[in-house]
Amino acid sequence: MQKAKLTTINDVAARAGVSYQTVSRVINQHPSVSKQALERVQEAIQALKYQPSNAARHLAKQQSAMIGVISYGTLHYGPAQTLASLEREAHELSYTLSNVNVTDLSFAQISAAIQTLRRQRVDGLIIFAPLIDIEHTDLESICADLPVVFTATEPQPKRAVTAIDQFTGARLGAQHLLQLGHQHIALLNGPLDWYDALLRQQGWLSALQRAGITPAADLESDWTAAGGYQQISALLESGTPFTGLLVANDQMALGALRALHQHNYKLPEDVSIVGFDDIPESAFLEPPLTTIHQDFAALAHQSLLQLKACMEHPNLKQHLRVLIPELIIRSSTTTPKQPFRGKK
Amino acid sequence: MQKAKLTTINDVAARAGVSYQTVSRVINQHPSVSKQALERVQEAIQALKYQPSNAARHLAKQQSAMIGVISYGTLHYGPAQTLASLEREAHELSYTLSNVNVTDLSFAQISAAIQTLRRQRVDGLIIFAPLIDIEHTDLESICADLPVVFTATEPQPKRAVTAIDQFTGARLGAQHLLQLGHQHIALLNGPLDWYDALLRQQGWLSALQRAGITPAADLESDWTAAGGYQQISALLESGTPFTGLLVANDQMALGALRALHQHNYKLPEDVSIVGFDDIPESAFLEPPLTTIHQDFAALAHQSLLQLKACMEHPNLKQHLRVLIPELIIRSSTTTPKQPFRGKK
DNA sequence: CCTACTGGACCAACGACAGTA
DNA sequence: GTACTGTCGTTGGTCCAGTAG
Repeated sequence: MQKAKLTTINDVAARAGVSYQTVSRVINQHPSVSKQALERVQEAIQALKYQPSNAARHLAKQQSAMIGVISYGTLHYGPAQTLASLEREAHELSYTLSNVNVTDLSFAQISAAIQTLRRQRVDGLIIFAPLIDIEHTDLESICADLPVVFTATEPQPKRAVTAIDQFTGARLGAQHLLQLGHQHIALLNGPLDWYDALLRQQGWLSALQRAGITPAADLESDWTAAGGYQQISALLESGTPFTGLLVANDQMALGALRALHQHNYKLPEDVSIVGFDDIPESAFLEPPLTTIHQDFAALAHQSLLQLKACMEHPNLKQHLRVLIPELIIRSSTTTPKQPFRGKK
Repeated sequence: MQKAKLTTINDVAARAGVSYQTVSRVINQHPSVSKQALERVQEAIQALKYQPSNAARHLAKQQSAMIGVISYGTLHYGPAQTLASLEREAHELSYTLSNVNVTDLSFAQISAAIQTLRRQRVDGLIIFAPLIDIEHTDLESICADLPVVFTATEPQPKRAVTAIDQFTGARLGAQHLLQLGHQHIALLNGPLDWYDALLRQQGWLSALQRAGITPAADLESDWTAAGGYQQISALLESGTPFTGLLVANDQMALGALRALHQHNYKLPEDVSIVGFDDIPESAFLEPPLTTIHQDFAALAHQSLLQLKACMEHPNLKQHLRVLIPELIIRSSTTTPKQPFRGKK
């Protein structure tokens, strides 16, 4: 395959009748270029449609202007949303994003992803995946001397971490149900290898315990509507009594809604449901879903801010930055029909 | 900021006691390396955690092993799904994906995106965005001598294009409603600057015309549940009679469902709805949605296959490759209550 | 004349320094 | 001395001779 020769800095220099250094100066907006030379070079760049090679430039400058991202589950709403925001913001800071999506959370995959990104000489790294099974020491050994921001994972010693406070989010949801007078509250959670899921479980449990109430059920599913449908169908058929349900994302809530409708439950009278994420569709479900809103764009923004700080001041002590989610009340929650011992 | 010096091929060579050329051979799996040297080099690579620099390698080899993608609307299900598949597949072929997301379809944005990718010296380009307002000649002038595959856009002369046949998809949906005996069929479409939306409109219209039926309504919205809700609410309030509704994606169908429920329509008895995309949630809506399934993973696969062909045989004549979508019948469609002149 | 290895040129840019006016 | 401009050395690799066994 014969590649057509691309135009280089030398071609531009030849056409403009200057040395290629002058062209380099123009590209990098160095002040010491005469107006005359500037114009001629710019004309030549236009005419030849010259684009400087990032590879060469980065080799010489020893930095790539690339940010690496390790992502997980990007087909789910939250990760997809965050990633998209990340890309937009990185672009605005004239960084290029290089995304590697891992399909499981094994050390093998994570470390392979980091190696891929190291070969690309990314200037910084955002690990947007829970690292539940990975030892800190192992991680440190592959991330060493690389500015890293962690997201959606447990606090890392000496490392920057950004997160939406899932514990508080789940607590808000549970408290809302408690305040309405619910006594039998179940949780339908996502897979517990997501750190976010773990925290939601703890937040829910904490709220219930503080109210002196025992959990009605603690279920785990796979974030999908199908999984939610299946779990709630099973719960209903088991005869376990519950009037309140906290669901760890809106897709599963949608499945739960379907299961309840199929069993002829009236909503929200028979069962109150609180979702999680506030996907754009949640206001249009039957009934419109009360849910916990998460600001994924803000999460992306914070992550990038922290990464910038890490890159510019490598020795600065980094800390945990936490965003607080918000309860959005719609129509899927109400007071239970028969409060055993409620406010009303 | 003092960058820690990264280990290079020379460091490895020094440690292994060979020339740096030999190290290069090991990395590239060149056969002419003695077993002894091989082992020593591999040991050194391990010990120093050496990762070859892609930038340097690509500069020397004159190819980047990168594929550029220009994407549009990646927060929507279809594009997101396709992009994720693309990334996975590219990774398997050991290509790196570089994605630039455009927020509108202006020539300015598209050409800026292409320039960004040219600077990265991508080996090939997948344009995954409709190019409705862009002249072929303009496009050719920026894409010249670059292997390109187009997706979700109109056929390009002499260029490779992959697509899911939206015309057929919409026709399938409309025909399904016609076969059930519907006489008043409306369309709720996405924005017409998406080429896919345009084709769906044509497919729907074609099916209706062939059956000698005039469209009940031809609405346009923004792919969101909110938009669908708003449009169908307005339609209902306008008093326009219709018993069948084809919706150009499932999110808008969800909004339509909500509007119909709110107006106390019984589904599917009063109105039959066909969606588009077959999102994972569509089986769990009320009622479970009949919809047109699209295989986005296959689309990504085909696109990459064609791009590979373009890159390997630049002079090969390229053609259009079309995938056929599939009607998935669930419970949101049935025979109309009062068929004016139907089969039954 | 292979097989294994080495030195030099080269890729496309940047940075330091020297040279010119 | 100041305002430009050009030469040379570097970056981290690959590729193409050439060379010794």
